[in-house]
Amino acid sequence: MESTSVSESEQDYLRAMYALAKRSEGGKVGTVALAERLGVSAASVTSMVKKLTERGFVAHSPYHGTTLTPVGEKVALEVTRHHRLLETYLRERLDVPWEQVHAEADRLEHALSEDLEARLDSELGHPTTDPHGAPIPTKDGEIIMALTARLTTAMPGTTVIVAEVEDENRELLCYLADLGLVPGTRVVVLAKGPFGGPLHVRVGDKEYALGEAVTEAVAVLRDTQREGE
Amino acid sequence: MESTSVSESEQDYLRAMYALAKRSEGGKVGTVALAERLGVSAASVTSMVKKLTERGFVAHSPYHGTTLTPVGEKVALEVTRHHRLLETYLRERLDVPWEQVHAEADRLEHALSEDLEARLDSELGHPTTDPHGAPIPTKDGEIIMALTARLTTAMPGTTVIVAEVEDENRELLCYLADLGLVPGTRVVVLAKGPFGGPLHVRVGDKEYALGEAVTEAVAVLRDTQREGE
DNA sequence: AATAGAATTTAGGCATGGTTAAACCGTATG
DNA sequence: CATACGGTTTAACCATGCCTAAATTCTATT
Repeated sequence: MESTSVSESEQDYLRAMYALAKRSEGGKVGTVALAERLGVSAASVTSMVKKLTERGFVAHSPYHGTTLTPVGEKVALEVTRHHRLLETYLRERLDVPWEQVHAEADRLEHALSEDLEARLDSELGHPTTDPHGAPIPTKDGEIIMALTARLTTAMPGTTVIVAEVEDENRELLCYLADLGLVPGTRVVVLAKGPFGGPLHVRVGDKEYALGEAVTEAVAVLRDTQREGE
Repeated sequence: MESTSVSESEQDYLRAMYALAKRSEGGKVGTVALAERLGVSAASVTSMVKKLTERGFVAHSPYHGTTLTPVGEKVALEVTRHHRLLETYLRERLDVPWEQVHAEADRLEHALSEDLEARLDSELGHPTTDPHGAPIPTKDGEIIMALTARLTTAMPGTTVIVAEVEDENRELLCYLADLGLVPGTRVVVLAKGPFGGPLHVRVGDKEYALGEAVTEAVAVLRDTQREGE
């Protein structure tokens, strides 16, 4: 047992590492990427990574990136669970705006006791995804990754369902909310401009041309209701 | 305007000062009393008080105690409002045990945004007291002190209603919960032993002999339903 | 292969908020 | 009225987590 507890900062770093490690070859995370995500300097990351290495939460290969150890990943999943349960609760029970739950949960996640976590979970009926479509890890650290694709890669002519959207960028989230690109929404992919041009889609009865920053932030599933269309 | 924000520790100190100042002549609070309440050393209190003095939140008379300034009191009331709204929400909407809401609210109060505060308040229908009977300050810093007396001073033969109980001591709170001494409960004062002896009371159909530590922690109102009995 | 530029780490500091030990003040008591 | 003792303050120090600036390493380009 690692005896001493994990500080709030350490938790922040581990959760951020987990999020960045997902889509990166080998699960390796760079110092600057972490620094930008956390809003701190690269030097701060280096020293915190050193500390997390000593505590057995990460493995650090100097100049080549950092990876979570199984122990570190467990902590990251616990923190992520707190965060996503809070987001879900704030949205469902307190009507906090969709684009705002992320920031609120960031503030609250470290103050959530295990007991309260359990109460939120059962009050919500053991939800499996948060308001942005991200899976909520179970209490014992299981997480179910949906087999989604980026909207960027969707084939023109197909119909897809929004499964998950990036929640780190508030402005982007507001834009997506305006367009109705929230989890569960059906999107018809019309055409894709050449050379990374915009993706033309229909959402409900409106049509939009989406830039790559947008389509990269949206994960989709094939629409099983309209399989052959 | 004092421009810079009030740190979590500063908020803790101001709220604790407010609570201690209430029942103390001249609103003066001693260093050791604050230290015990906050679980820190007396030396820590001295240095934080110095800082709070510089920032205009308290007035400090060395060796003679500290008082809140109007500005400091305003901050204290805001923090107290957060704390008591949270307690109420946790009890009413998440069924957190009575004796546990205080500790949970302590952890959450600093992470509560103004927006979320407003949502809790309206969701609860603008409550005026928390689960321990303590008044919840309004958004603009008004607080209504009930005209209560300590149970210690209640006259034998009278019937009183529990108005408020101290919430700092968890064990005491558990004991009070066991006895049913929660706000709103009717208590018949039977007799008082001499020389600070126990107070004999009837709660429902049970009788108890209460020590002074208990009767001091319970504030009561005259029972207006049974005025002349 | 040399080298410029990006990424990373090291070095040296700073602010916050805590600690213990020792010095200091005020007052109740003998 | 001296003094002992409790309450308070000062001094010196520590841990955490952040910073900037400088040094270092890696890598992509020529």
